[in-house]
Amino acid sequence: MIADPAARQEIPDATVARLPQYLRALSDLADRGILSVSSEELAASAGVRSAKLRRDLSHLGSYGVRGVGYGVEMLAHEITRELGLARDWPVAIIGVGHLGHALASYVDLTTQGFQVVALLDRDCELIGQVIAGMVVGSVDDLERIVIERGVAIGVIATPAQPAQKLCDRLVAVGVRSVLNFAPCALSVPEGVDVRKVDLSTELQILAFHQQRKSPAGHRRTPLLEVAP
Amino acid sequence: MIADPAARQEIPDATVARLPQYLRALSDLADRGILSVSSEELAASAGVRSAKLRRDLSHLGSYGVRGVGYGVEMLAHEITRELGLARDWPVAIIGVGHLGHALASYVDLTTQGFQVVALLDRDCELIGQVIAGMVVGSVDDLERIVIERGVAIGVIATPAQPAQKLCDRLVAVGVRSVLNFAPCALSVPEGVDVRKVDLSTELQILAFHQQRKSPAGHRRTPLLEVAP
DNA sequence: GCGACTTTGTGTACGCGTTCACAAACATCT
DNA sequence: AGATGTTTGTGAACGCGTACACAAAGTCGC
Repeated sequence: MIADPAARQEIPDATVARLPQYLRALSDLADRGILSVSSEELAASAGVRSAKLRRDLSHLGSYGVRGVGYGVEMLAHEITRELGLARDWPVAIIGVGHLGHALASYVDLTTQGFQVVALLDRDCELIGQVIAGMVVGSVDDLERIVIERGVAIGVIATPAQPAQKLCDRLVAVGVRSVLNFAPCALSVPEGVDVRKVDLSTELQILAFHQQRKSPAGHRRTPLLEVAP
Repeated sequence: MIADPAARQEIPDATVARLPQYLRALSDLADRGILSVSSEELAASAGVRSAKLRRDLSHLGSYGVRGVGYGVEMLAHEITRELGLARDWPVAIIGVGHLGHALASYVDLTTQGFQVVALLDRDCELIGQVIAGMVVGSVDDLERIVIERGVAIGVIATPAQPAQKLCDRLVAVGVRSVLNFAPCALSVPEGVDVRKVDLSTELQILAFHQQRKSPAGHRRTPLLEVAP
């Protein structure tokens, strides 16, 4: 019934999340002039098990050759196409503090399918300055700039307080992909994707495991949780 | 059976990853003077379903009151303790580019269980400068500084190339928790935790979903590229 | 004190992702 | 060409995490 010949089977989210790693590993191999790679080798480069890699790649199609491996160039091309990086996605960065500045200067982006087309901030001191070859615009002009420059992905690099309102404004003018660095949850309507990067959260997760590893001095487990 | 009286039941990784969000939501509620909160309300603040929240909290113990909800202060305290944030963890940031600078200036860290005790870089221009109230040290002194200041968590904010070697040096002097911002996979021995934050990866995942959302077909894929 | 209402904690079912293990498919050597 | 070795692609089993639905346990009003 769901016979949709054009659309191929859905690629699992977990697989999509790993495709960028594979792509990076393949790029490194290509730079070193390597033409072919086995699933074992590529998996080691990307930090996963070979079975997982093969399962992931099988969702894209059969691009390997049994007894040989995968063609580096070809596989990189296929992943690039699947991820939608064949073209350049216009990105707007909202908030040009230290973090926004770091993002704007991040070289990898421009070479890997993205182009920063707008830097916006609220601070009058920053507006008009040139950062990473781009003039910082006023956040007041967000709607106009987003529309004019066809922004597809919005990056929120502001404090938590204004984040939700800025996100709403982005969504209102058609942005359906948001990368959120502000330490707060964003609520968006159906059809809009938000991904969150949270430095504190990552550190806190590390702290949890570190605490469990500490050999000396954790003594406090009530251990009375049994009751009839 | 798996009767291990001293060790309490393991807290699932997925739950641990959400505890920081709950803690943040609870802090906001506490700031607004709210004393008690239901699972429904807290879940909404953190952006999850209430059933998931209750399941997560049940792993910590029974800190709620049926018919009432959870005590904000008490629950925040319990999560803080469970995450190991009761004390301050000494953090070293390796690489003081834009990103390292942003991390060093990140206020949330100091107020939430972490203290940046070292900033290290390779660049002679940076060494000696004061950033966020701290003198930048030389990466040559990494081992001495890490040991002297009791660094527990290392943050790698360098390009990909030197990342693995720096990670090895951190691990060699006892660091067992690493937060990696470099766009590469780090290999570490058993017992060392590495968490990775990758801006490119996140954007590429967004690009994938954005491509699938594009309503009218951008049909610029050749469909056929094989030559028999 | 007792019934009605609210909210937690959890038994249970389900779906997704990972891993194992192996047959199918290709290359190479004699 | 046939035997041998290598590597992919995948069926099947397992484990983890999520979602549903409800009993248990509390509060509140009278």
